[in-house]
Amino acid sequence: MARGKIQIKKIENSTNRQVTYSKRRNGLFKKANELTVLCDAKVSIIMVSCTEKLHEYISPSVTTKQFFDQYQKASGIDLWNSHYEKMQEEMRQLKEVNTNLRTQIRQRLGDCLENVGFEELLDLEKESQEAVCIIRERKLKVIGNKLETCKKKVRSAQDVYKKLMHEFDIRGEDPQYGMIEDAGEYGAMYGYPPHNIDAAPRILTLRLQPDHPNNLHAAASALTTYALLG
Amino acid sequence: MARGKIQIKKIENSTNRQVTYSKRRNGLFKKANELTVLCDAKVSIIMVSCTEKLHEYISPSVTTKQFFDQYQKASGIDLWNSHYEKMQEEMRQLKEVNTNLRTQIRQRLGDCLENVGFEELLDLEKESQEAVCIIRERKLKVIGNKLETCKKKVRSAQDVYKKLMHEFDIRGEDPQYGMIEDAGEYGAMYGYPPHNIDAAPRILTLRLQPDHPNNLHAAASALTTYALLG
DNA sequence: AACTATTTATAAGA
DNA sequence: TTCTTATAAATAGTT
Repeated sequence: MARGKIQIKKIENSTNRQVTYSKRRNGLFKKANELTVLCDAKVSIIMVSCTEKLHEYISPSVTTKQFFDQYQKASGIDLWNSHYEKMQEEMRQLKEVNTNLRTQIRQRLGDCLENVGFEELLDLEKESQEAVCIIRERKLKVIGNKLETCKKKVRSAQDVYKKLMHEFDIRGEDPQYGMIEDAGEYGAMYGYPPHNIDAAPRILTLRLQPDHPNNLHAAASALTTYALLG
Repeated sequence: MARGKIQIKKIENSTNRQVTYSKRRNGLFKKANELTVLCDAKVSIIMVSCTEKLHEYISPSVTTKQFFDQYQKASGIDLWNSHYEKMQEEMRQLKEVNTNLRTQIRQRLGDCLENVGFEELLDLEKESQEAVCIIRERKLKVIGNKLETCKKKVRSAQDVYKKLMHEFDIRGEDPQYGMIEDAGEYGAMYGYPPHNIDAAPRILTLRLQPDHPNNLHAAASALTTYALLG
């Protein structure tokens, strides 16, 4: 198209052919890009030279994969689509189920009750009330377990205490442990003899770790530590 | 490229854009074909217009499928598999979310509380109890609404009754309507004068539709129908 | 890769 | 849409 017209037929000189391929490829891609911009279109060009080199133009904002999908949909040729669509359908259903489950939870929390029928409302109330009872029972059971664990810890703490007392008796008096007698008096004063597992640890804690926050957990763990050390 | 230079940017006039798309598409395909012939290359062009129409150029002697295969081989990217795996991952996540939601619901129903921590248990109890309250309130509101509707129906039934009584008084006695006096006695006997909207419909129903199931809804609807016919 | 004569593509108008 | 045509752009052949 310049310096002489050419016939549109294969260029026999391989160097010329290569050069022309390169030039025209660029021209083609440039045109494709102009088309993309001017007309808001999407273009995919894939070309393979006679030396089997592959070159590609693809409009910004799309992927070759999308072209593949679109082409298959339009052409009706399909290897993968049936599977793909099945997956998409499955996914759609999963999402739907998901939404329903979320709605159910919201309703069980007392939200979105406007569109719930009367019968359903009665069921919901019944179920929820039953659930509250079960949850409450479970809570009590857990509390019971915690209590049991605490008791065990306290008991082991008491053992430590007794051992210490025993050691003390054997060793005779030591000014460092001068407060033990007082502790014993506390116990007696409040009607909590050493075998009373519920209140004893408070006293032990006061004595062994006077600066520690005086709650049940702290007491138990402090005592456990002590027992391990002993 | 003629009759004036243009800027390469989206053509806003949609008709012009369409025309340009068509012209330049032909130009592009022509160039592609020349390239194919001149350089013994293989070219695939797929384009999608902004109106989602698909056009394709493909060098003779190849298929689009071959292009995609070749493209995938050359690029080393398995377009299908990567996409497929992404979908599977998404699906897996959806299923997981789903399972979690189901677990949540079961826990809210009082099932599967074994592995729920103590704090969570307390929250659960609180939420459930609140939900029960909200649901109960909603129930009461729905009942209230139903009651209101019933009252209206009953009132209209009473109007029918009164009109019938009036007609009866005017026409004088007719053996077919011989039970009306009895009905009046029933009403008096149970302390339900005709203006008592809550109990009157039962009696009316007994009288007008002796074989009908004697519930509030049936009574109201039967009477409504009657009122429409009258 | 750069140049440039010439062909080709195409924007605007009919 | 298609045709026309003045003009812009592409490019074949050359350096």
